[in-house]
Amino acid sequence: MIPSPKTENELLERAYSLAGYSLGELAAQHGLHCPADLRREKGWVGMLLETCLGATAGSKPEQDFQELGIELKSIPISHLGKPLETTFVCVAPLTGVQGLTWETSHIRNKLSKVLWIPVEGEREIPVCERRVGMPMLWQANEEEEAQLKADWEELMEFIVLGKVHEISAKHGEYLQLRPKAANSKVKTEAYGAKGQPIKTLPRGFYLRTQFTAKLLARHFMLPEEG
DNA sequence: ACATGATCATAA
DNA sequence: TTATGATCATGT
Repeated sequence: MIPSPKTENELLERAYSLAGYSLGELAAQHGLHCPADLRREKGWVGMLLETCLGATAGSKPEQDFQELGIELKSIPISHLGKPLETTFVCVAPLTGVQGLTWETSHIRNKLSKVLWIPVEGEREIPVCERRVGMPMLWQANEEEEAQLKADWEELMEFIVLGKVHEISAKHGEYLQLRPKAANSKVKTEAYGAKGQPIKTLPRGFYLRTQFTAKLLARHFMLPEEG
């Protein structure tokens, strides 16, 4: 077991040391089996990187490195360095949202500082051969913070008004709300339009690929279109 | 081609 | 049941 990093620099150095290795090599270093595909182990890459970096595995609703105030996220990228998938951030609160603000929200805490680790994600590359890229420690700049806050407020308004059923993934420019459950039959508590308790599909906040693409471009000086 | 809605594994 | 880790796979 890798001990948890005590400082930000220790975490960063460890993260940088992973760049260039394949997932198969990293898995072998930790005695882990590399799956042929991710259909039945969608979180495998993320879990592997947690192991490599000494994150305390678990399902606590906290940042991965709480003492450092840093959240770890793997991000699958194309050969051009663009994100191939949206990024799940956290489950959306559907009850007890009175008085909740962006500043005090769970999602903002998670996104306050993120260590992004790009990983080759093209499906034609066998999982074991996919390589880890250079990590990026990110904090939202003013513009990004404002964009996320605006989207969050738009989405939360549906929840507060009991209009969860009117939300679709099409809302929100950079942050979207989508199902987050084992399957579409799962139900959780929420509010109806008249304030009455209802049961609905659990939702999660996701960062659109357009947003994460901008982050990567800003950091790695990749060309942006438009 | 790509985003949306659906889904998979696991721990507490 | 809720949280964590996400990607799959179909419809548009």
